[in-house]
Amino acid sequence: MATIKDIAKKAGVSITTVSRALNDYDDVNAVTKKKILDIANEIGYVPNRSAQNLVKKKNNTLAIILSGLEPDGGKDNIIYRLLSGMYRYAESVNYEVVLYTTSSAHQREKTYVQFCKEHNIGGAVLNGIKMDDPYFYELMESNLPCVLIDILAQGENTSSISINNLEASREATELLIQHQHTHIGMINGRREAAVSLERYRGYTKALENNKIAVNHDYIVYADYLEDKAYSKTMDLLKKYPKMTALFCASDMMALGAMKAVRQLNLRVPEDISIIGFDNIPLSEHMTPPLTTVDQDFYIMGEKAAEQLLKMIKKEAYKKNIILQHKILERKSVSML
Amino acid sequence: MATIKDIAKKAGVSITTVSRALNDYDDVNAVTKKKILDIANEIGYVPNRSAQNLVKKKNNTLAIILSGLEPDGGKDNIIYRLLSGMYRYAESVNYEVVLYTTSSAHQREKTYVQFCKEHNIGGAVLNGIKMDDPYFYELMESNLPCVLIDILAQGENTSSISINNLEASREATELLIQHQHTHIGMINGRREAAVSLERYRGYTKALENNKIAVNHDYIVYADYLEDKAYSKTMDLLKKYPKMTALFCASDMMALGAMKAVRQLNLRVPEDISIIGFDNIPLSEHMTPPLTTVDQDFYIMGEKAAEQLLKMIKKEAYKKNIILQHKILERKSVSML
DNA sequence: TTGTAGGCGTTATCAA
DNA sequence: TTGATAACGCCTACAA
Repeated sequence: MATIKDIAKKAGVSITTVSRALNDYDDVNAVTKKKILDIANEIGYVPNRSAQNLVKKKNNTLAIILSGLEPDGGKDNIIYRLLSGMYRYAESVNYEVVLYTTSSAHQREKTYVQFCKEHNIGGAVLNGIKMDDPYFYELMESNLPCVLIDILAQGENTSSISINNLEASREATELLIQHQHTHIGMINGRREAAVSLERYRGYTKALENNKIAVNHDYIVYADYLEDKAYSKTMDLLKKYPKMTALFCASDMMALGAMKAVRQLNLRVPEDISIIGFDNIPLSEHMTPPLTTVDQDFYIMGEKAAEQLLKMIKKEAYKKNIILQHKILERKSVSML
Repeated sequence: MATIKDIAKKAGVSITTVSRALNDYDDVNAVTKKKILDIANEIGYVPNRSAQNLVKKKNNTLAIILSGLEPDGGKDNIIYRLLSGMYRYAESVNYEVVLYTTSSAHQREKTYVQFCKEHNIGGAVLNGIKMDDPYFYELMESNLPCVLIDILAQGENTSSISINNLEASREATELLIQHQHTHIGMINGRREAAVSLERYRGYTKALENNKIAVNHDYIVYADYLEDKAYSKTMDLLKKYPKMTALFCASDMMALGAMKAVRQLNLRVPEDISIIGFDNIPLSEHMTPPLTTVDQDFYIMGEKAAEQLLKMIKKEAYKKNIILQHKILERKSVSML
């Protein structure tokens, strides 16, 4: 592996000069510089990042921290889109992105903070982390710049990005109501998730706005899991035959719900109307195509990275970024 | 940021002893060790990876190199599954994974090799890289351990992993033939891709085995793109009304093909039978559910990482790993 | 069982 | 415009 020392020797100059030339300082003789650059090129010199990081304190790296990378996960394509948005922005400002994830299988002994500190990471984007994760708190305390996706920022060096989940859910539920539904169930996500609460609030708000009594037995939690949504929907529909519509807090759960409806020999949307959340690639291919709330995770990833960079550079930044959402009407909701 | 120096001072020992204690050497007094560990814990010591990497030469990091991370991509979930498989294995042996990608937008000036060398990366898994990529050649030459997905290994320090694409394609085509189809079109992927050639061969082999003449006008290339498959299928079906079946080299292309069939007021499978390739999450939700060739990218990712580790550790390894595939019969193929 | 000292590849400070 | 030299944080002979 070639080093600046090798270049120095070959060029007959000191390593200092080589370093300066390589870093494009202006206090190097143009001829010397060219010579050095040529040699570097010739012997295939590549700077050693570890050495650079050791002496400079930062290393132009962003982290994306995920709650897990499950073998059967990813069907919603959310992580992919988040990731590509982040990469896209990071690349444009010459930053790199590393991905860190805690597995549910091996309980990792290492915390997020440890990972970030070990690697001199400037800041992190967090997705899918539970607020009751013990490591989460530590991260918040660490004053490492963090952008939280779908959790409102609280700590010092944190900010957040999401759509207006309450509003979006209100609109979704409202759509059902506009179609004359009054017995509307909600398949919510993980009880502990901040978004779940927001979406619950939007749901109840819509009902209240329309003078429909909120029935808490109509609300179930399926942890954003397709299978769980399937079984919970089965229970719900069997128990409350009056129910004619379902608001699902994710498209993956809507998929499970649809399956349950079919299993019960009912039809979507003729018997049961369903509206989902996220607009995942799958949703337009469901039978029938799913009416849902669209949110753009690519842009979310991009903005998150942009935001993170502002925080790292101590520039002014908005504490909470709210992105646009939109209701996408397809075929899974019909008039009662 | 606390360093071993801080610990040493606090413990009243030399940094050497601290280093030894931290690295769990056995030539440290148990009492001393405990004291050091306690202090380290107390002041929240985290080792500096850059410093470690600088002195040790390797750094327990694997790279996964992708051809790109497109905003509208990822729908096939392949990268996600590859990634999670790799992470899963890497984690079990205490390795980290970094993701590197060349964007099509900004033409990155940095090569894969540069990236890997800069970061002291032990080895890389490559996916979706074109063989005519100029950087690809450089990587092969670099004698950095590489595992290629879906490209047969050629160089010194490279190996490959894939299913038997020829066989899988032959079986897929054979299935069509078993259903009495004789006018079978093929929607192939990128002309330059190694897999495309393999799949082409499997297709022709099946035809030949059954004494059906290969008609080269029946074969089109759609670069694994849904939209392109759509328009190519339109052309194909309009031009050759005798065609009754289509073998698509990816499920995403099958999706485009299905759309074209529908657009022409034909039905799948009554008028046109379709078989895909990959078994992406979407395929079972298509209308009708897609008959396809299943390959498990999670396992592929896992095996790739395992393989890479063997190469890095100079252990014996198989040059080409062939994984199992299987034909998944759903509803998109019917008897003529 | 412990400490001293040298070095990993760079950058940065100072002096020449 | 250049060159010594001292860091950066850690590991590892070698010596004690």
